[in-house]
Amino acid sequence: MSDEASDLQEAVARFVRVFGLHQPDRTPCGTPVPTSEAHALGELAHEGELRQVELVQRLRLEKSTTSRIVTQLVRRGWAERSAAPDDGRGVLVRLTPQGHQAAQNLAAARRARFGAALERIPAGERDAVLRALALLTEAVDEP
Amino acid sequence: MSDEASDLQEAVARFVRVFGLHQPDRTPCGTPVPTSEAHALGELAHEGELRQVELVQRLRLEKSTTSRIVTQLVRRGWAERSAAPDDGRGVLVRLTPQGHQAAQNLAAARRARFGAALERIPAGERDAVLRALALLTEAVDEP
DNA sequence: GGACATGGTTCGACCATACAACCATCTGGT
DNA sequence: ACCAGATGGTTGTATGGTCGAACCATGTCC
Repeated sequence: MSDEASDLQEAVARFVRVFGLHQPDRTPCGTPVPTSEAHALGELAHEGELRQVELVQRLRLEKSTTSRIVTQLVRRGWAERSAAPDDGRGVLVRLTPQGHQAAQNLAAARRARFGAALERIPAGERDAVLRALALLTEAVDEP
Repeated sequence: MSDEASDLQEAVARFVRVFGLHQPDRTPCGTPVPTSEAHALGELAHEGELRQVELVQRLRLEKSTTSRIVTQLVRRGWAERSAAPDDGRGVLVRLTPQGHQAAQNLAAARRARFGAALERIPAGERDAVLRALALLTEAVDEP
């Protein structure tokens, strides 16, 4: 009595636990940075600077939550807020040099963890795993 | 400059956000049950009853956290604690009839969400996605 | 210019986790 | 039989996390 939906649900649940996605105060890759800040840092490092509202959309969080995260980043000296040039309401968030450094450290830690995981996956399967994950993300995304 | 480890990391990050794994007080499938309780409920429903220490291992949480979760379940009338028959220290956690009912409701919600997702995945790929997820979980598991 | 939408901040309520201290019980060695 | 150490649980403390509502400023559209 195990349809595919149940199997998928169970697989996701196991992944979440095994990968340690529970811990809010530590990235699954071991760095002592809160996960939400790590997500934001990743996006900012990718783009250099971002409107706060852009961050809201990418992180899929409420604007209140995003505001608080940005405040944390600023407090750490990793980001700066400035007025958006084209919209008096908006806020532009930009990474500081230390922020870029922190992002690089995080990226290195991630690469270490995921690199090790990849090595435990048969080389021929790696592409398939990546594609499958993307496919699943797409499918699970709500309209 | 995009190695596979980075791609994988990004894919996981996107999945986490898109699937809404952030929300602690709501299951990603829409039911108003805290996610940690949902995990515990799932394991208990699967086994009927479980030693609390078993739950610790399956959920990959600290014993203190697990203890609190069980207390919540008890408070909701979904589980009962009793002394373990073979070990004076141990606690046996058993689902009540209402607990089983709650577990079934959760399972139905999950099935709805994951079933819909599966339908958006080409039929020929579904097995591959499941296998890939299992493979990834295995690979990401720390020794 | 007034109604409504959009971008942000702050506040309150709730949930999640770990670690340490503490207690009870079990186990193994002497 | 006894004591030391391991194991199972509970409670307290400190962090971190998310949302939704209330409130303000600025933009937009008619």
